[in-house]
Amino acid sequence: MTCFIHADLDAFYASVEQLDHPEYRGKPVIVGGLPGDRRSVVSTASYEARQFGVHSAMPIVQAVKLCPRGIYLRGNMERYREKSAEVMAIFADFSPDLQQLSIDEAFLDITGMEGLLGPSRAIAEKLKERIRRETGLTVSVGIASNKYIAKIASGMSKPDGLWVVPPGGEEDFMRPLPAGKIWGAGSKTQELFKKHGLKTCDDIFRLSLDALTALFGKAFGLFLYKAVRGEGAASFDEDRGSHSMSAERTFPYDLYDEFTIETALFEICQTLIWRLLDDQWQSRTVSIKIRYEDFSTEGARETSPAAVSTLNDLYDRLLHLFHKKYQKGRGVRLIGAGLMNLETAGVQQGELFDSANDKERQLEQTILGINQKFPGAALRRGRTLGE
DNA sequence: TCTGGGGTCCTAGGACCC
DNA sequence: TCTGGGGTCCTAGGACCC
Repeated sequence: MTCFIHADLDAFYASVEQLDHPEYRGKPVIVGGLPGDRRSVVSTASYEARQFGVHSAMPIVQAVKLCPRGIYLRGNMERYREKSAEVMAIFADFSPDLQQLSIDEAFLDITGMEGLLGPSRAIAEKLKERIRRETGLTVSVGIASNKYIAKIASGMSKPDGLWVVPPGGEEDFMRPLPAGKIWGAGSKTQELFKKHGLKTCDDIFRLSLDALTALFGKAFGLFLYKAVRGEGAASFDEDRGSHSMSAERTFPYDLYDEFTIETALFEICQTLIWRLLDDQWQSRTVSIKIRYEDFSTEGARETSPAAVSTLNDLYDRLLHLFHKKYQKGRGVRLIGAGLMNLETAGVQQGELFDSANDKERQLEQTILGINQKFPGAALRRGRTLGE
């Protein structure tokens, strides 16, 4: 019988801030933006802040109305990544089979470890204690025979929770839960649930597979059918096939000036090309994203035979896509760009590139190297230098 | 209230080939 | 004269997650 732990750090960013700043402890901490930051949203709210109704993804403007005396912070990703690494290292002590899902949560396969470490509940208690003692953070843990149920179980008694679903008890665990607990069914699906009078997992359980696929589509209908029966989603176990990277910027005010938008696009290109080189990827497919003032969003992408080689190459491709899509006169609130279907940059990489670009590429590699050695140097090329 | 940023996966349709 | 079926690659958009 397989056994999985899902471990999820409680209000992670806010908790790290409270750890580093004792004066924040016991107070509502909201990470994501300062009061007055236009168009920022809450990234994490401490449990004290949640009592005011503040939650993730809420506009900061609204959070300030609910909780005017809260402690508002923009956040420090570098510090959160550092703290996350400490936690993941401890997780790794408990299981060699560790699957990190995001910065603050992971699955641990503890199948067959009971002989070594004791019953699964005791393993989880040890894990929670070590995380608390060595990092000062609390973690909520779910235990089940598959990852999907373990994930839902960890959310049952947050914060500092521990929930065990015994083997064979998966269906009994799921059926009474409100449909809102289904991981993978977001706001659009919740609306559909409501429309069809589906309040609990049991309501969904009573529908046939045919009925579910008719209502929700083939793949998602099957997913729901299995989820309410406590069966794990297979998708966790498979190797993730394609990778992509993207960067985007929402402007505090809508932009109408083409040159200003293009400059932002150029800065995004710089971010992307450094990351591409740094992580040793290559990509033939580039994409842009434009969000207009009314929040309608359009995208375009283009695949070409040759991989992106240089900053200017990337910028040219994106500018071309931008002008294909951009509707003059409409206010632009966001511009973004991405690189998709990333492949590992092989040794033969050079041959794929136009040799005329070689010098430029070498220069960019050099700048990348300097930026890595001296992170403060902030070397930049071209367009944004004159500011 | 007015909606971030960085990802993954799914669907539907078009183009093209055999 | 009109039109099958399967496979692959690509694009646009949407839903969802943290």
